[in-house]
Amino acid sequence: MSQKPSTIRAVKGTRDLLPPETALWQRIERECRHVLSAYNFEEIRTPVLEQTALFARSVGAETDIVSKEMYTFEDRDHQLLTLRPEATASVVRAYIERGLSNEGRIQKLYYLGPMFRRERPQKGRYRQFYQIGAEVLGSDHPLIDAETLEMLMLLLERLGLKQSSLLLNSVGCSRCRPEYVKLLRRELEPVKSRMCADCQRRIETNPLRVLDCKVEADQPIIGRLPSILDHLCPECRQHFETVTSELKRRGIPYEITVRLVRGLDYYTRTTFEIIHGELGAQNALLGGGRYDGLSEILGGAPTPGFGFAIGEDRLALAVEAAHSLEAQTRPDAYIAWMGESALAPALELARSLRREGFRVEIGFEPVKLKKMLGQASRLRARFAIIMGEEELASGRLQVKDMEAGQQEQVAPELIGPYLWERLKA
RNA sequence: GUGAGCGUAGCUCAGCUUGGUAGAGCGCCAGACUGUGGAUCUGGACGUCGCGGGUUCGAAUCCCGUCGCUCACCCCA
Repeated sequence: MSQKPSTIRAVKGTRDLLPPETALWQRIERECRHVLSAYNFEEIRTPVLEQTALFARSVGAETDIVSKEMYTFEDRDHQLLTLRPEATASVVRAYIERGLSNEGRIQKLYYLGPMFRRERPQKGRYRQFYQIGAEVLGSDHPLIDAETLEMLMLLLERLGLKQSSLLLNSVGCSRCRPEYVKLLRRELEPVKSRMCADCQRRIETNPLRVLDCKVEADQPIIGRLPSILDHLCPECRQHFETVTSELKRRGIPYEITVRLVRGLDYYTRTTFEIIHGELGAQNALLGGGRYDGLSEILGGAPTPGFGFAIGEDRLALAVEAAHSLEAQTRPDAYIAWMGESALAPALELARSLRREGFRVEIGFEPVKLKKMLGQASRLRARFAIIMGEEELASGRLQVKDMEAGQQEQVAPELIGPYLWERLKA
């Protein structure tokens, strides 16, 4: 009467990353770290768990992220904790808390790891998703914006993602944006009744979002709305002009997209997004911008900042679609042994090759050579090393090139150099 | 939170309209080939048809419910 226990599944919106996909992720992360370090970014690791107030204050209590997407729970000491929905707030918190401003230089920090948002999963959108991001803290110089965008374009180039487009906008600062929002409301009020239900709501809650509406019927109205770029204060306008002219100087193509309104309250001035086809509806590969007021919101000294976050899940989707990276891992050698007397020397050979850094596999069951070679073939091993009684007697092992199908006799102590010579090609 | 599509072998899927013994390809195992993989041929194993209920002599198939997955809306990375 034993009943089969029900199986436990991964939580909705979370998933296991398995080989060979993990190999692809490792390659992506390696490229990212390489490019980030070329621009002298250093890694920071912050907790996944933070006080809820951190996000409520930085991201904005009225945003979708905070109002309905956070994983929040009360700890046993009644503290409200949240699984981070993004990491910029944590980095700025650490910057303030650990006194990094006292080091008297611009801080360039990067991070990577899981974030959590309780959204309905779909292609490229998960409840546990991964971001690779970076922040530049301590300067509002527009060259930071331009140089960081330059770095991102280099990264995408190195990952073989040619057809990505950079969308660029400025959302102004705490001085000019409220003026523009007021103007927008004034313009929208008379035509409100002709707009979609969502927009009617947005006019009240967040008029900037109206610009991002995709309803066909609303487009004529949206097209006639004033552009924020025409209503920036002189400082913001100057900043934006420097960013765009620096991008031109670097030959980086971009599209000014006035409807690019980011969903986090802390953004000021430059905002951007890089989108990619092949990603489905969630086509934003990465996004970011400037947040000159965030430090103060979190109780720190005024500290301008600029940052971005790459959706690693989406990056992996795009790289996969582009077939630009080889994800397969394959053993350098498979050791096929025959007869109990060959097992000990075979294990010894495996050990020494592995100590030399080769990726080596060996089976433990005494099965037929045919089966061992079949296993080597299935693992896509580059070479099979055959050792049976004959080889042990003669002191010459058979090294078989699994692709060419040819084999040579090699003395055991020369196998390392033999493999090294052929694998580096 | 809303909507749509889909759950059948390890994988990809057919079968469902018109109810009647659960299928194919790939993969896996074995042999042909006792120390040489990939190719070919032959044979083999494998399913509570997501789950629960209903209709029926009989349900993978029709109906209801439920869970899950996927995509889209929304929003964002």
